[in-house]
Amino acid sequence: MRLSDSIESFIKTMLGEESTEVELKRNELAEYFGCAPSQINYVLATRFSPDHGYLTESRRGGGGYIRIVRVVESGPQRLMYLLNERIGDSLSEEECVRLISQLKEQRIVTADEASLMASAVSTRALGVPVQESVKGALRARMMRSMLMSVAARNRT
Amino acid sequence: MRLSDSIESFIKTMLGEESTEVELKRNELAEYFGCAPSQINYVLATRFSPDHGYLTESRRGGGGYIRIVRVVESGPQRLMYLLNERIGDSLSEEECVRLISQLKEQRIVTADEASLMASAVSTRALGVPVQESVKGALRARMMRSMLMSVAARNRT
DNA sequence: ACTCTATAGGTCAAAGAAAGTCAGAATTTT
DNA sequence: AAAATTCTGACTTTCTTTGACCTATAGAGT
Repeated sequence: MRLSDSIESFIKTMLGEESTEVELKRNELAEYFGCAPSQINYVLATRFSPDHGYLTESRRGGGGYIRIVRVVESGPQRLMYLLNERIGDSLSEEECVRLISQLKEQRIVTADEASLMASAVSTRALGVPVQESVKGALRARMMRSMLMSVAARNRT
Repeated sequence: MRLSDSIESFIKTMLGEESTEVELKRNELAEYFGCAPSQINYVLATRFSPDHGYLTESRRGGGGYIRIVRVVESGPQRLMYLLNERIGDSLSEEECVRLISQLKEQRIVTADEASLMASAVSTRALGVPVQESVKGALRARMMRSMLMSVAARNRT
């Protein structure tokens, strides 16, 4: 297993199901895993970004720390944020996958729905001869369209 | 016997009857067969493509892997028909809507999933400046991709 | 207050690890 | 012999890990 993955799951275990916030010491964690301290930053950047549903803040110097906060938004709030702010004119496949798996983790869509969405924006699906910029625009539009469909649910 | 055939059956043996998913290391497999690593890609492309009923995903870099998922073999008849015969190179929005509502009526997908699929292939989503013929191709690919995702459900 | 210093975290580029691509050579089929 | 298929190798891209250097903060000493 990758070091980054171990660190990721270690942090997620620290967070657990209930607590929404965890504070850690970069150097201690690095020491614990026997790796370079900057490795921790790499993990934060690639697995605890806002797109992944986390915010991080930190402090340097004596008594420094890194705090990781899991974003807890209601489904509708999250959808509005994605529709109005996060999705712009273009999205890469990776961005879509990240956003979709976020929706799944926050139980806004089911696992089946998530993989349906992911397969719609996949390279496989978009494998037609058009410019990459057009594909980016297409993904953004598809995501918006699909999220609107999700948002329109259970309006009785 | 051809090398490609050996590799193919080796992988199929790994998959076995029960498991529908297998993960492997490209370099290790190539080493085992004493061939160039890219040979593995050739086998995947010619024998484990979506048309053959398989999905593959992979990751590069340290700790990289290739995962192969078998999707087809006993899924609902309807799904097989759609994947292999009904969906060609191009679909109109109306055709998509019709197919999707049939899937819903046959309880192959839920109502929520159906509207998700419909919104993905909608005019709203495809409102980018490309030729109509390209949109048709796109819809066909998207439908095929999404149906593969449906077909890949409840395995392992 | 002001400066110094020890303590922590941040950045970035480069090295390492593994998979992807593609043109062309080799082989098999027709 | 021509066409199709299979294989290889050089080059590319992506992801991970490390290390050297940079910056911020708290606290001690003046």
